[in-house]
Amino acid sequence: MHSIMARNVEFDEKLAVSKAMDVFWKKGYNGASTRDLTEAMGISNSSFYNTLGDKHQLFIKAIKYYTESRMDSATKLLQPIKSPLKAIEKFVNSSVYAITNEPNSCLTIKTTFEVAIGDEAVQRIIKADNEFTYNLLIGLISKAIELKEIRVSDDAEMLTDYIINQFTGWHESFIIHKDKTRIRKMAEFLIRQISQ
Amino acid sequence: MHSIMARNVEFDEKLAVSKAMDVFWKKGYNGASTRDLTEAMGISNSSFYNTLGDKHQLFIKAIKYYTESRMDSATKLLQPIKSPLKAIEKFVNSSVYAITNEPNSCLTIKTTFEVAIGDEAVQRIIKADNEFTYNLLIGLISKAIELKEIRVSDDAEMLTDYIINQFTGWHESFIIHKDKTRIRKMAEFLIRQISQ
DNA sequence: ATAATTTAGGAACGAATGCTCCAGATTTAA
DNA sequence: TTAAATCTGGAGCATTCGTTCCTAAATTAT
Repeated sequence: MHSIMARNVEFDEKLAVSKAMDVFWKKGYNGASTRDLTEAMGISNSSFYNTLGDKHQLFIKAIKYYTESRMDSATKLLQPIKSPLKAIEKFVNSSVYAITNEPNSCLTIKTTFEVAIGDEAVQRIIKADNEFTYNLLIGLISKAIELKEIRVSDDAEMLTDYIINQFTGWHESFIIHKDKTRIRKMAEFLIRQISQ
Repeated sequence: MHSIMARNVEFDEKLAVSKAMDVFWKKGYNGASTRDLTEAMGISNSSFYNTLGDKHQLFIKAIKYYTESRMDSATKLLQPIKSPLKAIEKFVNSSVYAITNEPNSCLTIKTTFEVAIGDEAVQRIIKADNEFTYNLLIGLISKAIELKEIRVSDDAEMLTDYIINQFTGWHESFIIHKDKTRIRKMAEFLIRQISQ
């Protein structure tokens, strides 16, 4: 088709998306303007619309980037399993650390409450993220029940759900009270309740 | 100062604020425009700025209205205490019902994640709401511990916090999965864990 | 260099944003 | 009825919104 070739791209899309993610993370979807976004990404308006699509598509890319990053680190975090219960504990503690130390609260939670109800595409991504964590955790819990490290007679599915849904409340608590020990105490209680 | 008096108002501010609240509830703070709001309230632009202030002040009034309404119904709900544990159970179940049946998820939670981090006035109101529920619940829990209806040896403060923070996660779960039984199972588990 | 191709800069679009202002309608007390 | 005081409809303010478009610069193979 073309005998003479020209400039074959490369601006770093991954980097740009991650910069955009920071803006959405801080200001929310509706609170972030396209000017905020292009400024943070360091690209011009035309480059933005040529390469990333539009605001909504960029947001999709941003939360995908966010969830994929989390999946990576969660997978790494839970790799070396001595005892499944210890792994669960580690997971809970790392969540507590993130909640009480990161400047913004979890982007997927923020997004869930801001736009997920009316935005199917967003909802699918968040659901997938949720199910990834679920699948990661249910393996550990099943094994922990098997090994009688966990005392509960209840089904593993429910227990997995139960643990995952703690984190959201802890995020809210930390926004309101900014009190680390409150979160830690709840986490300790959770582990104690679960443990044999 | 004025010997001849004129028209002394009345338009129904409470009603107007409650209409505005519905808009904020559905669209969020940043997602709601002043035209959305005046249209829903059925008042003109000038009436809006003369009587309600501006968008932010209206939002403050709206979430105040929301939290005050909830305080009323929570107080009524927890009035007839046969056993404190039963009262707690009732409170949890009514929360589950609200989560799984109302069209929008809790306005204070949405607001917490959308704007509370950067808005002190909003944060104060949400914190007050949270502490109201806290004070309502800790009385019941203390009494339940006293009467040995609750098995836990832990302090009542932590346990109150723990219970309150369940609801946020359940809201998120319901947005993502729209599965009532999932929420009910977690609620049942919570009660079972607490009960003697 | 030349031509092909893709980037980026920046002006500017129409629409929507939060908000103001004023003329006129409405209600009050005298 | 009259005049003072208050309320309201609606035009319209400046700004920002998301988005488009055109031109010029940059990079490539020939």
